[in-house]
Amino acid sequence: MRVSKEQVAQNRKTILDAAGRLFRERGFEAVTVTDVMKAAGLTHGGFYGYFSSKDELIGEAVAVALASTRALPGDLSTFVRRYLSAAHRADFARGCPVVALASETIRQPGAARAEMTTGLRRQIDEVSRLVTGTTEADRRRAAIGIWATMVGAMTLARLTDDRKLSDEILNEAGEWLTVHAGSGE
Amino acid sequence: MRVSKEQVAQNRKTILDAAGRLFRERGFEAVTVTDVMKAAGLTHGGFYGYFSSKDELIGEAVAVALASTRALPGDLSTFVRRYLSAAHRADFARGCPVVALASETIRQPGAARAEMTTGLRRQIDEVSRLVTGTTEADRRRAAIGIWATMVGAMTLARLTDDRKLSDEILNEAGEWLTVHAGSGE
DNA sequence: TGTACATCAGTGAACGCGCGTTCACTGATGTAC
DNA sequence: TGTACATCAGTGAACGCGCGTTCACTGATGTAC
Repeated sequence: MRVSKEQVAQNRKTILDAAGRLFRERGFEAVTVTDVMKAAGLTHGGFYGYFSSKDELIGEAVAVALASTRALPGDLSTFVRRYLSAAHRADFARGCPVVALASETIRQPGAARAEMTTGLRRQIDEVSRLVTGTTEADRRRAAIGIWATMVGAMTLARLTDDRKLSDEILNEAGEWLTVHAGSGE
Repeated sequence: MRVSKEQVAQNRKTILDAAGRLFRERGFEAVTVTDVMKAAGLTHGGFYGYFSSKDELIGEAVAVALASTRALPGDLSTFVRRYLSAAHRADFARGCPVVALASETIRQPGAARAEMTTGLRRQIDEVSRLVTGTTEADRRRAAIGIWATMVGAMTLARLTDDRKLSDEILNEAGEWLTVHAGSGE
């Protein structure tokens, strides 16, 4: 059942997209090659026509997931509010890949970590454009601090099984950032 | 080969200790029951005399790992410096269980998440005692913000494969916290 | 305190099972004339 | 443009393998007298 070149290109995108969603939902190890191919509307046997291994898929899927996060809003407070929202907390599949996959990616072979590094650099640069500060170094420091706080707060909010505590973490971290952020130094 | 009651109690502790270290190093899924028992100097068959399942072990090991983290130092800056150190970044086995296991624990059955919640509450309380602030609410907010920043910064520092970027994240997040922290509001 | 027996912690082979990966096969697509 | 053949994307059965878990057995510990 050979398919057209266009269909092949489309299938590759569909596979990477499905993998990105499933990995964020369930983690790399819990998602099987069969799961990914089924989600893409194919059977597992065809997988190795697209990727040489599951690890290769993981690397590429991380890259795609990081690249497909929508552009940051123009102001910091909107970004913080949106990121630290209950909607984002619940939306693993389309949410921040760093929060969803960080502690698993650390043990992953090179490719996935390299992609995360690229994404991290980009994110620090983009956040630094949203903060005020006298010097470039001040803005970069603030961007690192703010981004670390956001990743940490969402991680903790998802970690706890207590809804009230989770809400409190998101709200208070957001408040705390709003008060401290943008001050650069 | 029956062993004494004292030996049984000791073995249980040894198993939980080994599990706590191995899980933090390699993650829950990558560590097998055989690995844990071997690290405790036993064979895998005996495992089910101590725990009814691997999931039960995970829950108890998380509790032990969280409880065995040493007491916070008396002042915030020492705590921040120690936590955001290169030594902690490298020491998965004895380091912070939250950073090592967060994104995996989120997908874990109830017990592990409940233990993490208990640990999180305790940590927020302890950090809030280290910060200055007019009201209790101010101190609690600062504690949440600071703890989120520390967890996030260590997560990002371990995530990247670029040593310089990793060092920068630890240092700048520490600086940023030192400037902002303790101000309560 | 000694002795005989019951208990049960630990051992290691064995069990299903599901995983990543391979492969012979199918049939639609692409190509040479 | 049509026709004949080569290509190769997709299928699904099958493969090793390692996992969590079970179980018959062993022999030291604990206990009753």
